[in-house]
Amino acid sequence: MKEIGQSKRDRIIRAAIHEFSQKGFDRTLLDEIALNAGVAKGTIYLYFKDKEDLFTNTLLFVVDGIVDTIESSIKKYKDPLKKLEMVIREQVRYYMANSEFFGIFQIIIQESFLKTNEKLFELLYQRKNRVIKSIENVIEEAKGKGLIRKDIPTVDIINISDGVVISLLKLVRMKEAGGKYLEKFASVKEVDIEKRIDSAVDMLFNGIRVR
Amino acid sequence: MKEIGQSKRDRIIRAAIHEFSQKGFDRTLLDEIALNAGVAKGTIYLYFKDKEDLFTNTLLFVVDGIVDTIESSIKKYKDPLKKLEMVIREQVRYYMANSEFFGIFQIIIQESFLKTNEKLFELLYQRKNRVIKSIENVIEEAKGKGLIRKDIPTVDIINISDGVVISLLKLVRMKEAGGKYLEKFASVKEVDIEKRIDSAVDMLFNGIRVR
Amino acid sequence: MKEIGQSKRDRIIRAAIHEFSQKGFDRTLLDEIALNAGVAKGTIYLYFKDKEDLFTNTLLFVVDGIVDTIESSIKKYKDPLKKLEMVIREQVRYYMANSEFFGIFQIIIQESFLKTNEKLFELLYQRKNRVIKSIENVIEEAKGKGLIRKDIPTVDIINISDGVVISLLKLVRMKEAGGKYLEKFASVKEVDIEKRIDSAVDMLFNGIRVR
Amino acid sequence: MKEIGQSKRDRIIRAAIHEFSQKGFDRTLLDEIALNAGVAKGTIYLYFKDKEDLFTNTLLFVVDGIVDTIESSIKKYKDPLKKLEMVIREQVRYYMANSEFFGIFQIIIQESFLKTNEKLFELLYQRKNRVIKSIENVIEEAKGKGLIRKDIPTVDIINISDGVVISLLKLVRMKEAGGKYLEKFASVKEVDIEKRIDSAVDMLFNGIRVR
DNA sequence: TATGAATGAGCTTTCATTCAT
DNA sequence: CATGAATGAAAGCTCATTCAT
Repeated sequence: MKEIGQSKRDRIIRAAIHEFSQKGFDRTLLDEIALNAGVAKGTIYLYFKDKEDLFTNTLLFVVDGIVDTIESSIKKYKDPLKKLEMVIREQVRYYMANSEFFGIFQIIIQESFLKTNEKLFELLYQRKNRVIKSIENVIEEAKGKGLIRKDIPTVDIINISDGVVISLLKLVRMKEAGGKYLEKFASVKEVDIEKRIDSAVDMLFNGIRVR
Repeated sequence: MKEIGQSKRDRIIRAAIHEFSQKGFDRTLLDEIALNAGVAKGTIYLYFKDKEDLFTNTLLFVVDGIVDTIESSIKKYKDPLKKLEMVIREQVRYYMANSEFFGIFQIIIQESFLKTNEKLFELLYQRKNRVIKSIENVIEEAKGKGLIRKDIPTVDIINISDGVVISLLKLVRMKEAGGKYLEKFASVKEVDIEKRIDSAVDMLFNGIRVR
Repeated sequence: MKEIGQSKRDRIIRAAIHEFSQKGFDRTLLDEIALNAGVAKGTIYLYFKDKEDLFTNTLLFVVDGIVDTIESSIKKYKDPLKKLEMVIREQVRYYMANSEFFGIFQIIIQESFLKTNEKLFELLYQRKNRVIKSIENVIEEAKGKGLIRKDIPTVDIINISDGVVISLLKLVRMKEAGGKYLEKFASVKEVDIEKRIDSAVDMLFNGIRVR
Repeated sequence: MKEIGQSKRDRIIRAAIHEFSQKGFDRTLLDEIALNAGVAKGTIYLYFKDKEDLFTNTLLFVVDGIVDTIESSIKKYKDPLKKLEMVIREQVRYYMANSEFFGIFQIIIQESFLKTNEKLFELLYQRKNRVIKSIENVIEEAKGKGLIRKDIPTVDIINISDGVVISLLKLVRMKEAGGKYLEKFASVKEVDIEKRIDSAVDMLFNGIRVR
């Protein structure tokens, strides 16, 4: 289990991502995390105050990765529409590259859980807020350049973009989970995610209606 | 606590919706459900095999309501685009009218939890599949009538529609949760959900791009 | 283990006295108390909030017995000096009759422990205060009747009386503990406690000095 | 924290007195002792076999101080009654000068704890026995000189003297602990310990009864 | 000698489930 | 059918002790 070159803290975080992602907070056992991290149970408490603290740090670890992904997507491109497309595409790619993070993502969007943890809520809010502000700027810029319809409130565009990402991630998740899901829920055997992103961005930009 | 005219089983299900919705499976106590339902703890076991069985039945109770909502939306209108719009709108309205069901919905979309429960997974699949088939028919009909672009695979349209609903529900949830969320995550004090649905459907149909 | 005619709560308190008395708070295991009480571990938590609550109730149970003993001694006799003598004698007798309570008594006098438990401290204070007031009245009465020297502050008399009781209880304890203690600490094989009380009261009343 | 001129072993013992005195055996953490002593936790194990061994040595360190105090009091005076008075007075003064040792003293008198530690019991016995023998000699001498009543067994006098010391120490402890205790348990704001010792010795020698 | 990171046995507490009434 | 007191397995957390450096 022990991988050389990683600090114990890192190994614990990695194992925690794996466990929390699959089982959520309550069903994850510290015994299991310790086992997967190759440390003794007590060692976890050298690095984290308690289970909740470990959970908080695990979530932030993943969230910071997504935030970086989004922000660098915005910086990398000039065209505001391209920025918007890439924000969606890179988020999906990030999760494809880090499929372990899926469950964590789902925990994050299930905000009901987080309501009880004021501190974590605040920390996540800070990140989310920063990202939303960035995307807002992109949309405003696009509107200014006459690329995006001014009659739709920016907040609605941000919101639907979020929905688009979520729907794509559900698809990625099915792909990860394998045959059973794909057949049952998507009625297909194989999914080309990049093509699905193409479609989704196309719909977001141009709509589904014939003109 | 006891509401007259409801069977004990109904009262338990109602209380279970309330509790599971707020606290999720693990943090919900059967003690609490029994208390809210006005029955003894042991009584729960007369109607449900165990906590998981109660949970399954609770979920299906809610899901069946949504399925009915969607299907009756489809039947009520003639125009396929109107059908599509109303499928989205009525889902959102359903949750607005049954805000208790929110947490349940979030549990359902957090499929990670459900993976461990083969039977529940199967039961939810049956419902979801039936609904997807219905919407598929609507979209195919719309394509046939030249109302919806044929170059976008039906499955992608279904998928993005799902994402649109989720994004709207997140908004409704914020509205329900009140000030803190709205201000922090939506940067507004008051949200007119029907107008947000208008925007969302507009974007889905016509896209955000200026032409 | 199960004795008929006692409620479960009583059986738990009894077992708790036994355990806390021998091992103190920290070394007492709830497993052991449950075993001795003939109940399951969880049952303890039906009657007591937690270990500390059980401890508090156990202490008060014993203390209330002593308080009753002291107060009834005061009521039973007319002569203030006899009252004073009997307060000492009956306390010692009480512990002889309830040797299980010894450890508890020692925990009570080791007030350092109690400092951390504000609530218990307060509850014990109320009892102690009531007893002290009663003894104060006895002493004042004796002074008024010219039986006790007025040149010694009442508080000092109360205090030394307490010391006399403690010294006698240490003796009783040795007797209970058996041979090893007696031989080593009292250099005797057998101790007649009533005679030791006679001596102690004699010394308290008349002093050790020859006149 | 590190005080120059003390060996590590000394520093550990000092810190141990502080901790054990305040928190007792079980609640004292070796982490805390190491911190206060300015050494690493592992270092404690270079000087002491385990926590119990450290505790034993800590207790003996304090006890030896009291034994020395008592024995030098006996040697310093000629008059046997003065010896007896000073044995009491110097013990109280010793604790006043070393208030850190209070908790330790209370642990020692709470012999229940010590029953489990055969070796510590034996070591304490040796010291106590020596002191008792010394005081016995003083009392016998006083009886021989017609200063102390021969009708009271020596062992009873030793015993009650011990009780007198304990009652005085409880008072000193209250004084140390400050306002709350004094007001509640002694109904005074300020205590002059030397005067209390005067009273106590007076009562021990002359009794409280009017003649 | 000295360190302090790491260990894991052992404890309290919770709560789904059972069953005598 | 209905009850709720009783159960005990299971989990988080602590801290004395060890040992590689």
